[in-house]
Amino acid sequence: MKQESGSEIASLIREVNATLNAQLREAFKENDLTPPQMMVIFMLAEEKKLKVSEISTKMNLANSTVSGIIDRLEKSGYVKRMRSEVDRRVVHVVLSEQVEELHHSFHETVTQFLGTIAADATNEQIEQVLTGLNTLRTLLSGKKTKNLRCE
Amino acid sequence: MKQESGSEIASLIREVNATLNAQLREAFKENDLTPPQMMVIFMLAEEKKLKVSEISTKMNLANSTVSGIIDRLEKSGYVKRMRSEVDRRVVHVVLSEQVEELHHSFHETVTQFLGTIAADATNEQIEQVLTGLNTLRTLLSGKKTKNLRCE
DNA sequence: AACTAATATTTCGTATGCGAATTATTATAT
DNA sequence: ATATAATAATTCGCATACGAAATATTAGTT
Repeated sequence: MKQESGSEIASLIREVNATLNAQLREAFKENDLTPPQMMVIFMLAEEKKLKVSEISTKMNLANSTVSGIIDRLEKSGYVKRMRSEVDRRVVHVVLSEQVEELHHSFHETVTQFLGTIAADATNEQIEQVLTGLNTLRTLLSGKKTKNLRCE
Repeated sequence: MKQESGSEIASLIREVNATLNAQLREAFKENDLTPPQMMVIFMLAEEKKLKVSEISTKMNLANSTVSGIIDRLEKSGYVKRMRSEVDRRVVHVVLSEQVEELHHSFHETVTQFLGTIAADATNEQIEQVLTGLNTLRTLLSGKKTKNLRCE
């Protein structure tokens, strides 16, 4: 019974994640922004300045992945890289001047979208979702990975 | 308050999905199988024969994505493509002879892994997780996507 | 039967996403 | 002070992942 639960949980996670991404993609396609690109700008609108590694941590991504995302955001003029003067290993990412002026609108719009996830939900439903996800997170993080081999 | 929930939920989904994938990757790296490759073989061990589109539906992936996954599984000898005689548009995917013999071991091992997700959990926790995920799935699927534009 | 629409899959271009290796810089130890 | 370790970011190769377009085949229309 627990094994079936595992399979079901894995499948549900995949599905929910895919749906959320699809809706994000759809909602922001007019701005030519992909979901992770949108999240980076969203965070920069809040925090002004972030190290590449800080973005990686906040988004649960490898540094190499974020580096590529920043590459494309820089090429399309949304953000700028600024080498830190204090520690020259560090790269700070900031919104470019043009986007800087729109960051209020941006942050509002994204917040508005994220709000629609929970908009039709009762407080009890939101509670359910958050409780479930947090429980799962705890279960997964406590799990030590066992190497398996077939054959 | 609901808006913050949306942001939190999105972030949790990302995190949980990433963690689950990382553990799957880790658990099956000795077989040189990626998570989606592993899932395909797992399903074929159960169902014997699946159309490309059936795999896409079950895994919540685009046909084009699955086509590539099958390409690589075929190249490494795990599966074979078989053009249907009844409807020549259809491609059936089956386990190759070598893997066929191991499919019991395979299915067991995967089931075992998926079981470990829920192994340390109480029945109440599993209930919580499933309830939460199903609630979220319903909330997301009922959401009509509104196009948003910043600037 | 010929034309059109629908369906199944593949191909293509682009953007994630990862781990391993590399580069550049800073911190630490001897 | 120099060798070594640690840290931050990038580069590289590969495997997803998507949508749009192309291809092949079947179904439906007239």
